[in-house]
Amino acid sequence: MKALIDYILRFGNLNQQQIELISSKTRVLTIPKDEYFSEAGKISREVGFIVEGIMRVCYYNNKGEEITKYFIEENNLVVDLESFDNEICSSAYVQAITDCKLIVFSRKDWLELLHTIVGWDTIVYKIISRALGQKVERRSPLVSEDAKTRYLKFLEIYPNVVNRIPLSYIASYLGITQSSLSRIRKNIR
Amino acid sequence: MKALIDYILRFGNLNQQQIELISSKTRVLTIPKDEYFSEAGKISREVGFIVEGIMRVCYYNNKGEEITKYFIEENNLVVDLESFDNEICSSAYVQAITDCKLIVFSRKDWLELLHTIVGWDTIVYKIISRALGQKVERRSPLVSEDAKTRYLKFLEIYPNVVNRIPLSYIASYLGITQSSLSRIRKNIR
DNA sequence: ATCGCTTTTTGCCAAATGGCAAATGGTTTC
DNA sequence: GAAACCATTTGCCATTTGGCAAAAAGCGAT
Repeated sequence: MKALIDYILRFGNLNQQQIELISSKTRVLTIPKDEYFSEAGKISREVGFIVEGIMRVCYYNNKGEEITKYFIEENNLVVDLESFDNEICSSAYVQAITDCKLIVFSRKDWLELLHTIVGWDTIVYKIISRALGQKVERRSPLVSEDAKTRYLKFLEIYPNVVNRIPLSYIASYLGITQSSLSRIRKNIR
Repeated sequence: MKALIDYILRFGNLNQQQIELISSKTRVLTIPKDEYFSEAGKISREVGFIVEGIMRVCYYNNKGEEITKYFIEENNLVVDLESFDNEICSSAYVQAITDCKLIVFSRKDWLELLHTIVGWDTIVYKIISRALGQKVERRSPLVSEDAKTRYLKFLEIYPNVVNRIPLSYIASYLGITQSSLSRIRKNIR
C-alpha cells in the first residue's frame, strides 16, 4: 500500500485524511499468470495498481495475429481507459504475464473519490497523461526502426522484463516474428 | 477564434467572463509552409491552436533519418509538451507543412490562466490526455503491420491530408521508404 | 531419469522492403 | 516556351524478414 501512496504523492499533495480515504477504498487482487485483469468484449470496471508482477495489453488485429500493445510493470496503474471511462466494451485484453498482485479500486469507489477529494482529479489526469506520454515515446519509435534496433530499444526500456516473459510476447510487441527475434538475439551476443 | 472556444468547451464548461479572459491572451500567428513552430535544441514557449493548415512533428533518429512522428490537423492544439512543461530543450521539430494560421498563447499567459481560472487545469489535462491517447491509437498499430496495411491505415486516419503534403513525409511517418510507398500506391488503385 | 508439454532455435526458401541511380513528371521562374 | 528545380516513379539487385516445419532445449510432473 505504501508503494501506491508514494506513487500518488509524486503527482500531487494530499493530506493524511485524504490518503486514508483513498486507502479505505482499495482491495488486494491476485491474478495468476496468464489470467486476465480485463477482457475484450467486456466492460472494464476496475482501476488497478501493480504491486508485483508484469502485465501486458494485447489485442488481435485484422489478420488474427495477437499483438502485444504494451507491457506494464510494477508500480504502475493499469486500466483500460476507454472502456472504464465510457462503460463500453473493451477491444483489448489485459493479461497477467507473471503472477500478479494488484491493489484495485472499483469503478464506483473511484468515481466517488473523484467527487470527494479536491484535487484528486488533477492528480489522476497527471498520472494518465504521463502514462500515455510514455506509451507514445516507447512504442512509436519502433515504427521507423529495423528489427534489430527495435529489440535493442526494447532492452533499454524494459531491462527487467526480458527474462521473465515469453519470447513470443516480445516479438509481437516489436512487430516481428518470433523466429526473427530468435535469430536477432543470437547475433547480438 | 470561435473554433478555439468551441474546441475548449467540448472538454468542460466556462462562463462568458472566463472565455473572454482566455481570448484576451491570444494572438494570431501565421507560419509559412516549411517554417518551424518550434525547433529541436530550443525551448518551446508557446501553445498553439491550428486554425488553418497542417503541421507535423519530426525528429532525426540515430541513423540521421528524418522521422515524422505525427501530423497535426486543423482544430487541434500543438505544443511540444515535454519542452514547454519543463523548460528544457526540445528534441523535435514542429513544422508547418502547409501555410498555417495559429492562435497562440505565450507560456507566461498560459500559466497565468492555469492559476486564474478554476477548472482550466482540468480542461487542459483532458485535452492533453485525449491528444496523447489519439497518438497512441494512431501510430502504435503501425508497428505490427506490413507496409501496405500501414498506408491504408494512414488513409483512414488522415483522409484529408494525403493530397496536401509530400509523399516523403508520409513515408517517414509510416516507417517505410519513399520508393516503397510509391510502389504500394501504384498497386492499390 | 523419463515422459509429455511448451518454448525457442534452426534450416530452407519465398516474399517484402531497402538502396541507389536514372527517368519521368510537375511546377515555378524568367 | 525553355530552363531549373523539386517530387515522384521505376528498374535493378541486395538485404531483411516472413512462413513453415522440424529439431533442440527447457521445464514440470511422475
